[in-house]
Amino acid sequence: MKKLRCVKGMHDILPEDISKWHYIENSFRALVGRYRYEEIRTPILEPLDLFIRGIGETTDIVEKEMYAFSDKGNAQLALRPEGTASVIRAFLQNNLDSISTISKLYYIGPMFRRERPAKGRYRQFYQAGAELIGVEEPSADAEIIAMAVHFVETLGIENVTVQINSLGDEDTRPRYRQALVEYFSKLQDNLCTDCIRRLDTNPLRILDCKVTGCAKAGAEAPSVLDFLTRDSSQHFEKLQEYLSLYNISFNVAPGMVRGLDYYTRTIFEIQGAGELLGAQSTIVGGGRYNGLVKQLGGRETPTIGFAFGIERLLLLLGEGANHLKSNFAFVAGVGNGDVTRAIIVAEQLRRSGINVDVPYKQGSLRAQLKRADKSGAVVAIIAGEDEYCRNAVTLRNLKTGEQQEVHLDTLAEKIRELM
RNA sequence: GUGAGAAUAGUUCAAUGGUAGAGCCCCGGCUUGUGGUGCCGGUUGUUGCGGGUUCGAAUCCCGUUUCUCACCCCA
Repeated sequence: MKKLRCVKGMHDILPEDISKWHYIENSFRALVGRYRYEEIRTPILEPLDLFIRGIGETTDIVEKEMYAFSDKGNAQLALRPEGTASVIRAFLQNNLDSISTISKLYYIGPMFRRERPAKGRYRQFYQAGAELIGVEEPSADAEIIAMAVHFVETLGIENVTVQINSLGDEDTRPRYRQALVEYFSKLQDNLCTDCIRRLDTNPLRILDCKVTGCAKAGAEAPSVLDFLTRDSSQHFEKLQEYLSLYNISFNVAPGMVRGLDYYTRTIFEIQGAGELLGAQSTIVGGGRYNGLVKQLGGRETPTIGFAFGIERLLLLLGEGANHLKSNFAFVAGVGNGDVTRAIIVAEQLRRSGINVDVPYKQGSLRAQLKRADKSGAVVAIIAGEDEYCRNAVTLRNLKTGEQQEVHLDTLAEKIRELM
């Protein structure tokens, strides 16, 4: 029979890696908790329309990457490709604004995009993110960026850069886009074929192109910052002052663009360096989306947030986080009634809060100790016929090989000393 | 959606047109109540799948599937 495998672009997270996932998730929860953000969990399946309206009909995500389908009742559904739209939907549906004018929410969970898989990119991948809803002031932008930066720092990931930019208000983007098209159209001979196509599809991306001709042309291109309104410009200035307050170094990257339509004013990315990430460099992305709540049927509500990809963090994390496995003991039974005796002793220890493995099947003591050693147990308890008559077992330290006979009453205590 | 590379034992990899092999892992023994190191022995394959060339194909050719990486775009 053909071997079953999981769906393309999806992956299993195995026990040997899970401690890193816990480490990342726990660190994230602890960090955003300190800023008083609270967790929200939303369904993975949402009405298709939520993402079309929220993310934008012409974005790559909606146009060609969405897992969209109709169910047996003919409802149009989609697996969520990102977290923000769902959080805002839940915010509106549950009238969270009636509880407080400011909502601070975070989420962790799987997202789905039907792309061609590559290093650091999956069709089901995990994101964790935070949203600060209801604050217009640049202090909110700064807090969001600071949390993201501090989080990456907490994990011990180095060599990252913070890129920030402002896309201005709703009217800025079309005017700027127009200006870029006019500018690059005159220089078409210098552009690569990709960028000539981008002239139609996404002229902002030309600024990101690494081909020398394009980079040269891009250097003289008009800057989005010159198209900002006075308010947006001041907002951006103020943000940079706040970031200094948080002690965060950053680059202003006027060429940076983001893939979702809903962004206004501040956008930012944290990028990792080196080959660990493959062709991917963005590990955290975020920005402000003042129009989104209204777009989804609420009243105009300023909002800013970020999300990061857990798999990408994992690529940068290395082996650092794998020390979290908890120690455990192994009970071996010997002599008449060996397995039953092992189970009785094991169960007594578990009730005292110790993690214990048992051999399940009869075997020589040698075989049992071998198994104990391979499984990584720190101590072995030999529940032998002889010592059990004295209400005792043999406690063996598997690191040093030292062993002693211990009475059952003090066994748990002695084991704790060794673990 | 486009392009490139890969696919042989559970795993890592050999075998350059002539009998499919090794290390590791696993299991057993040396050691009947003492693991790790050592020694001895053992299990394991439609060479991804389908076709073609050939006396003969893991090897050459065509197709196909899957994986990986890159483009596009993004976390």
